[in-house]
Amino acid sequence: MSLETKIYELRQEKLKQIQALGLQAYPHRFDFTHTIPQILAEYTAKTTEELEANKVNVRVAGRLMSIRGQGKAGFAHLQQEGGRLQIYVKLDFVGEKGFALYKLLDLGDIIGVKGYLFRTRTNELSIHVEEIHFLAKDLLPLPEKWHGLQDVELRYRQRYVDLVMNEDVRKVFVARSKVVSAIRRFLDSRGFIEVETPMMQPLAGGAAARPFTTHHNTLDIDLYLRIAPELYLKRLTVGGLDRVYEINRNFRNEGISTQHNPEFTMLEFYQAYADYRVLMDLTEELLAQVARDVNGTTKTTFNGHEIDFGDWQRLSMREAIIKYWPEAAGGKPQMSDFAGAKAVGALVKRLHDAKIHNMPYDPDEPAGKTIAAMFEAVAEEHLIQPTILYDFPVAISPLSKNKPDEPDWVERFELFVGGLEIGNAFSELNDPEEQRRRFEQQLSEKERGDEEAHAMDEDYIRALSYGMPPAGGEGVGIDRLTMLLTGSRSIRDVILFPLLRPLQPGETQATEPEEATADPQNNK
RNA sequence: GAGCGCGUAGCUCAGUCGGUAGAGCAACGCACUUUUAAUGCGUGGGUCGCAGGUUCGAUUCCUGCCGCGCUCACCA
Repeated sequence: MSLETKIYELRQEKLKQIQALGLQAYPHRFDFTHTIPQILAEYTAKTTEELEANKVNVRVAGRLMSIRGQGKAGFAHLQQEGGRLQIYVKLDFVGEKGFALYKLLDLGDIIGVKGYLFRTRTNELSIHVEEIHFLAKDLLPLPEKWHGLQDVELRYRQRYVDLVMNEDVRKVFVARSKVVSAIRRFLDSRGFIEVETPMMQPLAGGAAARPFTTHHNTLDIDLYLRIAPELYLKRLTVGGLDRVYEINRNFRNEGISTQHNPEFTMLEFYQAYADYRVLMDLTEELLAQVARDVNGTTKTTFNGHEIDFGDWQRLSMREAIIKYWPEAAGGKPQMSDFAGAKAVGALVKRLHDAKIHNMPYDPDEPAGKTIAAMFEAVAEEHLIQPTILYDFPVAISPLSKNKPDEPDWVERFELFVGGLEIGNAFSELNDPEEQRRRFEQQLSEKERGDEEAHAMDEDYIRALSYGMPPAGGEGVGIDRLTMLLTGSRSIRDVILFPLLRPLQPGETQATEPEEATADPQNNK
């Protein structure tokens, strides 16, 4: 019998003894007067004398995180909502039955207490307990109290234990919630409405990525989990919803890394009658405000860098390549060096001759693709401070509007912060004829073997044919933004249940007897 | 998908240049009515990730597999 099983059975036995005291094993309710954080906030500053002068009666619930027995008395710490408060349980005050219950409690049990606040000899704010209410038993042992749960795999697989043991983890997810609510507040106040568009789509459009496939039985059709909500949100601007946003999951059937989870959360928003310049201003305001709402400051530390969301630089893609052009590759390029496949090929050759960068090159690909790859090879890693990188090649931007004076370039920008790409925005292409040509271009890319090239979406072109107002649209990766604002180096640290390979049967830590398998059809 | 690393008690970690393993916390028992990583005395707990190979003998060496992490590739 494993230790874990032994403890499980011992504690079940204690649960029976608790019932023998006439108490419910799993009571339904406990009414409290304060949360523990409320008590800490309100009474931490109060002195012993103040607490004695005005007796503060409280009812508090929480999980037992430490127990120190003293024979006929004892101290313990209750944890709730990220706060810890000491309780003092004395036989004289809680009575024989109450103390018998106290002795049957284990680390991890959930209890409620009634009592009054006081300060101990060592001046720790505590509850002098008059009643103990048993609320739920922890049948499995918690991790060690001093080091907590360190094992990364266990932390992700059993996030519930991680959250109990590691206060910082709790803080990250509270911050994540604030990120989302701050975004909603900001956009709502500017007249945006939140909408929900299909997660299951007959065509997976709006981004370049491989989708997950699923099947609807009644209609007998294959569907794709969306890789982006983009094309649906833009249909809404055709319909006259001028300012819309959606915060929800996208699914991409691609690799897992510290920056990628197959399902991730994206804010996408569209503003009619605006172009990408308007969105640049809006983005700077939005992200500075979100940072303030989450952390109280626009500054954050990520990967050893101090980053200020209140201080943005704007660089065009070509400017960025020029700015960060490596010395080993000779003198900096001129703007004219990006015009045409021949000139771009010459730049690539200079990089290759310098042997310092991983710069993929296929002369058959459009020059725009090569320039984008050059940006990634030369400049991207340097974009630590918040940067709006603007003006992208049309070849990699099938949904963006051309620059009026440079048809090979589009009005598009991406957001780079801390070396992460956290957003993508553009003046939306709303010319259905041009959109059709772009899709056709994508189709030929697909035929050349690009699995992630866009599919033709006839209904989307039909929607544009009814007239879509000029609009700017943007996507912001919520997970990565949260990483930056919480200093988390892995995306798994900002996703409560990141995708992991499931354990094989028998590898689980479960010690309970097998439960009868419920009929899945009758299981809500 | 590739390279590198890790997997020892419930948890955090030692260790074995090949002779089947230890500590702290947790657990169990006793004592203790202001402790706080409570304390004191005592007790129990491990197929050393899985499967093969080499060997008289493998947790240790080798191979394969599984899981996780990091880096790279793809991407947001």
